[in-house]
Parts: sequence; structure tokens; C-alpha cells
Amino acid sequence: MSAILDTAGLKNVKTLKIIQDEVASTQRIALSVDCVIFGFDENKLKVLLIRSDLKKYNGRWSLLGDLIDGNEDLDEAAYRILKQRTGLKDVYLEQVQTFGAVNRHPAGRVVTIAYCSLINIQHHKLRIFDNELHWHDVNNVTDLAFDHQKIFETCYQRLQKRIQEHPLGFNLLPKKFSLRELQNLYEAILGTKMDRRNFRKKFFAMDFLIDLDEIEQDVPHRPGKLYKFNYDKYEKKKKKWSGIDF
Amino acid sequence: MSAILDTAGLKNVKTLKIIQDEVASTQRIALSVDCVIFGFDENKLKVLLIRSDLKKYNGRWSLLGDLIDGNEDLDEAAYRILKQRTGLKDVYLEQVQTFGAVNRHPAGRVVTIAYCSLINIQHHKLRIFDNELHWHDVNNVTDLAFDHQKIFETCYQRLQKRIQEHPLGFNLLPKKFSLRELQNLYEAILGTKMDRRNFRKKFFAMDFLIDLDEIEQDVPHRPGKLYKFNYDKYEKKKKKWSGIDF
DNA sequence: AAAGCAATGTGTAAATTTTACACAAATTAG
DNA sequence: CTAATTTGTGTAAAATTTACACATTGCTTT
Repeated sequence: MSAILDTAGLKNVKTLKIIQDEVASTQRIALSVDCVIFGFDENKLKVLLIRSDLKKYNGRWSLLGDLIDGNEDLDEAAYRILKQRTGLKDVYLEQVQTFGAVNRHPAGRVVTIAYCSLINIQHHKLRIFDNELHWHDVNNVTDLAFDHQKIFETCYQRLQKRIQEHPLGFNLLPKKFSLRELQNLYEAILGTKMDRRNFRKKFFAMDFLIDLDEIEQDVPHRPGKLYKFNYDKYEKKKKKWSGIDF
Repeated sequence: MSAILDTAGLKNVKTLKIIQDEVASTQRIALSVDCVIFGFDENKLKVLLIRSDLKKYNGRWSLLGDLIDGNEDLDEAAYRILKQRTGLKDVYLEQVQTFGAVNRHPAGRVVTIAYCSLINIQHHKLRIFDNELHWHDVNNVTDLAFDHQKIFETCYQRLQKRIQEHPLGFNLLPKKFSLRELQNLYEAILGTKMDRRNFRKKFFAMDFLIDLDEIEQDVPHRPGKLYKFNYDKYEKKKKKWSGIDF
């Protein structure tokens, strides 16, 4: 036990009221959530964008976002926005980073919390035309409104890293998928080509894929076997350390 | 170019004024920064805590934090807090995660952005007694005020991961350090024991350590050689992908 | 000054992991 | 039935990781 812990008196004790006054006297900062929603279609990684509703950014694309309500949790807000704007629910969502440059928003001080979302485009048919939503190839995203370009790039980089260390990618695929689809996904996200045999070996060695004893339908060539990811087994066995390497 | 991009008209166009009104009409949410400040001393990883200034948390320890001013960037706010409360500047700072559970703060809705900071305790002598600051062994941190326990644990886990993939650890060491000090640091942060020869081999193989041709002083045994980290070389050569592995 | 102590500094062999690479089998399309 | 396309599989070489022991250095004690 430290000397300080034992002997120090309490200075600067504040009542709740004083803190409440401090909180109330700070300059107003609005909080928003912006969602970078990724999908995978036709072997391309896509991101869902919406036309900016702000005249200043006339016609430019932007992320889906909204102001946070005073009595909802951050994750709740992100789910709400996703649900309201796309009709989607039960999707993968993860907080990535908070962006708060003073002049990032033309309407005043708005700090935004960026979320990354992964959805399966086939499963979730969304009302794109109602909302001026559009799936963009991630390699063709430029000049977004606000600071959304930077937010997008941050989230994309985070995805590239996370997908190598965690089983996120399956959120972008159908529940049943072939190894070729899985490899296409990784290649699309990472922007690389991989050796097919080594890729398969790696995933089989992890031993988290359940062989469904089914094969692909309606493919114009030899159909591949279908698998699903064994989340339960993963949760029990996932590794702790990757080892020092930089 | 997509059909949507070409043909869709612009609906829901808003003027700046409308957005400003929306921003102004949201419920007030205060923003704060909380810093998890790590130091390394006597072969232990330490975290800097302060007595909660709130009566409700009478005597409990908490992270260093403060409300964000309306016209400062987030990183700026974190630097300011660090400087104001500890006298420290030019330290490593990284945003980690934002915490915003509705009832996390007793004084109302306060969303906080957690930062992780790494400082060298020897270089930066801080005015601990003036401020009721205390360095706690990270293995002995319990029952912090607010949701600071969770924030601390999140930041500690992030540090454990990041230190294996990026050369952050050197911020916790003197500019000149021995390999034993470096290994002690990694062992303290990760809570593991490592093989000395393999540890040295690994770092020499990275080839980012500059041999200073100096040796430790005032050690009661054979002194080790001193090194510094070659940031320039690292910046040029750092790797992109770690490979799929989970 | 000598002996003892405590930590540094070093190499190699075995095990594991990663990489590169080619051909036969299944299915559809024509 | 043939051609075209994609699936599915194994092995050898290379690279990396792991386990492990002893001589050297400098300080401390006697």
C-alpha cells in the first residue's frame, strides 16, 4: 500500500451540483454516428453510400449517419440509424474511431463516432431506390462529403486488419459458402491474390469450418462444397497472442 | 457509372440552416476525454490515477479526464488534459475508444473518448503530490470510479495487442535502453515470461535497434549494451500484412 | 588480489509453419 | 461426346520458431 494512498487528504471534492454546472456550462457539442457499411457482391467489396442531404455538398456521396439522441447508448444509436435508413437489423456493427476536428461539419461543432458494419447483400434486400442509397466499389470511392473520405479509409483499413485476425468476414457471406467464395472475399478486401491450395489448407487447419455435406447449386462448372463457420468452437479456442512482429 | 448516379434526382435537400436547427434541437450531450496513462518503473507496468473529485466516489481512484472545450480538437483536448494535470507534454497519445452508456456519469449525459498515453517515468518527473496522483501497478487496479475500470481494461488490452505489432513500447523506456530492460517491459505488459535468447534474436533480426556502443552504468553486475530504436528505418520498412490467423 | 555472484552474450538442432507448385476429377455447355 | 471450367488434393523446400547451456564480464565481498 502506498504512502500516498494512506496519507493523502481529499482536496477539491466537488458536489454533484458543481459538476452538473460544469457540464452545463461547456460549449455545446453535437454527437453523431456515421456508419461505414460494407457488403460483398459479385466478388467485389462494396460500401453503402447515400447522397448528402446538405445543399453545400450537392450530389456528393456520404456515409449514413445521424445525430445521437440524448438518451440512447452509442451502439444503440448506430443500430437505429442502420435500421431507419436501410431497414437492416441484426447486423455486425463495431465502433471504430471518433472524429472531431473542429470544422469537420459546416453546421457547427459535431463530433462523430464512426462504426463499421458488415452485411450480407443477398440476405438483406434493402430499399435502395427509396433512399438514394448506392453500393459503391470500395476501389472507386473518392471525394465524399464532409470528412467522410477519411472516415471511410480509416474503417476500410481497420477492416483489412481485423479480417485477418478475427472471423468477421463471414458476416459478408451467405450462411453457407464455398471456399472459393471465402477466398474471393479475402482477396477483395485485402486487394491481393492468394494461392488456392494454401488458402484452403490454412482454413482447414484452423478447424473452424463445418462441412455441410452440400454443394453449390446453379454454377456452370463443378460445384464446390458448402461450409459454415463454427462460432462456438472459435469462441472456445481463439488465440490470445500473435507474437511480437513489426 | 451507376444508373442511380446518373438518373436519381435529389430528394430531401436541406439547407445549412435546417441542419443547424437539427443540431441545436438535440438533447445536450457533454463530451469528455479520459486518459489511461501508462508508465514503466521497477519492472512493473503502472497506470497513473487520480482521486475522484466527485463526492459520490469518495476516495476512489479514477482516470485523468476533463470536459472537452467547444473549439478544440479531440487530440488537442487530450494533450491539454495531460499537460494541465501532470505537466507532461510531448508524450505518446492514441485514441482508443469512446464510451457513452447513458448513465455512465452521475452528472448527466457525458460521453467520453478514451486515450491511451505512454510516458517514460524517469524522463518526466511529475508533480504527484500536488495533484493526488498515484502510479498504480496495473495488476492491482480495481474498483475505479465511474466506468473507468472498463475503460482502463479496454486500453490495457489494446496496449497488449498494439505493443506486439507496433514499436510503442519504446515510449515507456529511456531513450537508451538495454535489451534486458526491453524484455522486462514486454514481459510486464503481456504478463508472460519469454526466452531471453529468442527475444534478442527476434529484435536483432528486425534490425531496428541501433547499437550505441555504450553500456549500462551503476548496475551491480555485468552491464548490458545500450540501444535506441531506429524510427526512421522502421517507417520505411514496416510490414503491411500479418497473414490470416485467428 | 582472489573468489564468488549475477547478469550478459552467444549458436545450434529440432519442430513447426509457410511457400511454391501440377494434375486428376466433377460438372456444365455446346 | 468433347471442351471448358473449376474443384480438390500432396509434397518438397524454405523460412521461422522453439528449446536449450555455457563461457564471459564486471561488481562485490572477503
